[in-house]
Amino acid sequence: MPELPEVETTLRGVSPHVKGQKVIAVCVRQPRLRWPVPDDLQMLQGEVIESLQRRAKYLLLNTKKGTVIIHLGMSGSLRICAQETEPGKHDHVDIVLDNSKLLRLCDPRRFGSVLWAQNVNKHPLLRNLGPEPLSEVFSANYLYEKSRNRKVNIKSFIMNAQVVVGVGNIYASESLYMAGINPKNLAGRISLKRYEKLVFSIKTVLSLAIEQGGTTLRDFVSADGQTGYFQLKLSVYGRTGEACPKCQTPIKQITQGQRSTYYCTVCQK
DNA sequence: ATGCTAACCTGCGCGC
DNA sequence: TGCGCGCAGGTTAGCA
Repeated sequence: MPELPEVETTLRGVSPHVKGQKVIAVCVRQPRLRWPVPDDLQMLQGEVIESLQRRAKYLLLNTKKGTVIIHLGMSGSLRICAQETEPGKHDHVDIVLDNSKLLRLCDPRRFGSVLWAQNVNKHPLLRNLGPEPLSEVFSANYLYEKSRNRKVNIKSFIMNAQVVVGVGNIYASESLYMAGINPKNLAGRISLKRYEKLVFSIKTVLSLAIEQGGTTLRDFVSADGQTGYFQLKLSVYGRTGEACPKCQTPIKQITQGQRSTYYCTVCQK
């Protein structure tokens, strides 16, 4: 799935086509996503989508009556289509607009979700999220204080959405590499100085990826249905056995929290 | 409270 | 060709 940069890119891609449009119909071909698509999503019909925003990896479509909450899971993507475009096998939900277009969710693995909330700020999935990584409140001091007495490894720690949102498996490895921190280090035993480096690295890596339109991966298709995004150069992710860009040592792959981690045993201490 | 595991799905590339 | 296996960008519930 999309990591945060892809979600942000999707938001920017679909917004011009969706903002200010009235919803003509909501078509759910497959309601069995990560959570069942609720019947009250039909509340959306007839409403105007007044604004769109991103919170963590959730896309929010705001109307006067409530908010559509969309998550792309591991393999989801959103596209703007002409209304007559035939849906494919994994095109599960359409939001039909009054500009002769529709917003279409494709999600082969169905780990994504489409939900409806009257009051999005009270929604259980959004209520306990940590700060946005690119905001001011996400600082070295914040991470340092938050991590005291925590015995979890630093990679799992920064991937915890209660700590900070939007750091996925690719950019967790990349950020730790840039900061020179061994992913196995315990979060509670990392110095403020090193957290300064890590926060800078997370912000830099994510910003660069957003700038480049999101890292292109297997299932990601841009909001316009194009595949033309060029790829952000990844230093360690998916590069098991390849030479570290800085010291040429082969990149090591380990498993943490059921996910693959990639790092350099020499550059990351 | 914290940390760990299983679970939700489909598709793809690999070795045999 | 075909088959079985392992792996893949996320996140939550439930348990110790």
